[in-house]
Amino acid sequence: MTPPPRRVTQRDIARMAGVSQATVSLVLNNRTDADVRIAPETRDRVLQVIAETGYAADPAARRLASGFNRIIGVFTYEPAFPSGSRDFFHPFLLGIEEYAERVGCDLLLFTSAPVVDGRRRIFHQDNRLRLADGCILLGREIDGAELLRLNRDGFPYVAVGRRDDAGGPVPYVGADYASAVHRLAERAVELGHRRLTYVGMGTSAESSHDRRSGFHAGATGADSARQINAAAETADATVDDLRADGSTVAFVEDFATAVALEASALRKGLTVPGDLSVVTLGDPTVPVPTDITFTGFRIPREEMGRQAVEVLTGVIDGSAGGLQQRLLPCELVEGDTLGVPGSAADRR
Amino acid sequence: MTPPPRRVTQRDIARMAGVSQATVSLVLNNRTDADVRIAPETRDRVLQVIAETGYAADPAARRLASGFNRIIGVFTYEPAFPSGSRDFFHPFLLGIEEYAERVGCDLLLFTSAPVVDGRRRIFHQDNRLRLADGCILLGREIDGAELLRLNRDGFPYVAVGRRDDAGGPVPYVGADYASAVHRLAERAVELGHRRLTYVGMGTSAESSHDRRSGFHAGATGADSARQINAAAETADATVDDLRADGSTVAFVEDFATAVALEASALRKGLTVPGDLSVVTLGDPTVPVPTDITFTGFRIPREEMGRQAVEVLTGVIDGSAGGLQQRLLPCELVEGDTLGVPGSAADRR
DNA sequence: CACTTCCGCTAATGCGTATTAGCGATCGGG
DNA sequence: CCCGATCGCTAATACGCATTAGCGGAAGTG
Repeated sequence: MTPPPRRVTQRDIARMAGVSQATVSLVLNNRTDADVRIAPETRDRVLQVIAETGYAADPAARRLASGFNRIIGVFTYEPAFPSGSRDFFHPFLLGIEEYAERVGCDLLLFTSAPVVDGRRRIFHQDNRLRLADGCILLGREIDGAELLRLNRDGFPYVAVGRRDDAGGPVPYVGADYASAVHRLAERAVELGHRRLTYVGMGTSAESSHDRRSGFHAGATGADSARQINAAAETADATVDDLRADGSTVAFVEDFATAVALEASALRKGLTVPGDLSVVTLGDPTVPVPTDITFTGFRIPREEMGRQAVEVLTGVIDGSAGGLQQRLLPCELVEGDTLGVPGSAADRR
Repeated sequence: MTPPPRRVTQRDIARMAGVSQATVSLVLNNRTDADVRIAPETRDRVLQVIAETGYAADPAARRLASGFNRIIGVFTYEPAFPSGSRDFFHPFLLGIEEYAERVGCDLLLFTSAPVVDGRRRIFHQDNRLRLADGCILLGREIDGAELLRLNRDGFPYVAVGRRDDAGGPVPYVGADYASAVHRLAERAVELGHRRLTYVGMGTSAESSHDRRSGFHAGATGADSARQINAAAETADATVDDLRADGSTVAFVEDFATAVALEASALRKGLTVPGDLSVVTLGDPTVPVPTDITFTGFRIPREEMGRQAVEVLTGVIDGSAGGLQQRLLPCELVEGDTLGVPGSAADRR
């Protein structure tokens, strides 16, 4: 590890322009305060030399001295590769990158975070968190202890997805699952469904909680709104369970489980949505082959990414005020799997 | 912009452990040279305090003092969003991230690079290039002038894709297009094709050059091996041109053009590959809907990303030797669009 | 002409770390 | 018992930049 070759510094520029290093810095930062004056000709001379040499300030030194960087950290919780769930995060990253580009920020991906107990950790011996002005947290389940630490340290951050308080309010940009599921449940009741079942994944994440509460809020007009847990592998048993309960519609948290449910129902001679309606509660997290358009909603992932950066910049420069928590509306998807219960109408 | 709150420093640790700041640094860096000795109990005491406080070194200061960071820059040439070509780059990034994670490096995405003349620029006033130990260049066409500058500055970098010299050899990890196209052309000749046409995009990128030279090298046994340029929009005219020339096989650089050619041929009553064989020379750069499996080859994009990081780390620590240029083999794809010329056999 | 004001700039310092020369203490050998 | 070697550590400095107090000179004021 031989140190990298010496590069042009402000001292060099200063010498060449016949001024002091401080002057170079002042010119570079366009300081035009009342108590800092540089004669136009001096300024031009310095700028001239800068242009000739192609000088660019050392970002590390700059950060050390000023405390800022225009770098946004991105921390992805979900562990390593190759993981299909990556595709789920891609739109978030797209939005993040787009907005970062717009505001002239670079992105620092904390890929070096070690995996402990099957989960990446922000805080490890060598974390380079403080190289960034703030960071964006991405992941289905975010460690509450780490949020707490971020809050305690006063490190600017924003979570993508709503998060419960952790030693203080957590800045986030989330999707309004509660409202989306609420509307879907209401619609099911309007269509005549009397017994509704929520098919969850058994996770305790905030996103699951919001969906469930939206479900119950929207299903107040029904005779029964219960909740079970199931996975794609147990689809057959789940369909039996639904029939036994008399449920005519399933609100399914996991997309793959919804696909499996529909397939199982068909195998059992049922029609969808005639005998059983199936509503999905979010975009697929892993690619699932299907040519059915499920009724459900769309998570505005790209927009969430964009706004996460927007909120973060607000948190960093302290201008955010109270607007550090945003819930974005989800667009409902008019699919082919929610219909009038008991109707013979098969899906097209 | 109020400066961020003061955080724990080595001085704090030193005070708490009753040692000097230098000692903390030495312990932290596990220095065990002959001329640097720390008593085990002192070391433990320092480590104890570090663990209690959760201290992590300031990466900016560290970089400033040592010159290294364990951060890898990633520069993407292709301009902004939302661009479908992004999907083409995704596998590269996947490989890059995977290997970076393995070697404990973070990734710095230079999203702040401004677009000038429709192309992103590495070197701009505020580039944070030097925050990284080195960088990876990604893009269909990379600016030779910028490569030159990187070489001149002695800044470690690696291009993804073969590049011609630019004031010295350019370190790269590329795909061996020449060899892949060579083999495909040979196979076409073996199958009985006597007149071959290379359908290019009219670009001067190294990747195009390599394909063309592979084509001509592999087609030495043919009666004619010519070269034209065409786009998807002019597919009909191109098919006519091919027929007029008597060519029975087209080697098509651009995937979308290949799809259009096949469709046009069918419309004109020709069979593929019976009347006209179509060979594609690379993965789609934009999503093109088709259910045909074209004969061609696969670019090992993920592996290229991985090896790019590997080569870069070698360049950075100077251990790379002469192995700074790698061409990875492409796997041939046995598709349905290359057959015996004149055979009535339609594609399945 | 003395005195204040303002202009244009610089010297000095700090940011937090890595590195090295070298200091005092202890130890071993003769 | 003295001297050199070794051990364990620290003081000092550099890295490149941003920031601020303040300096010398010119201009303005009475």
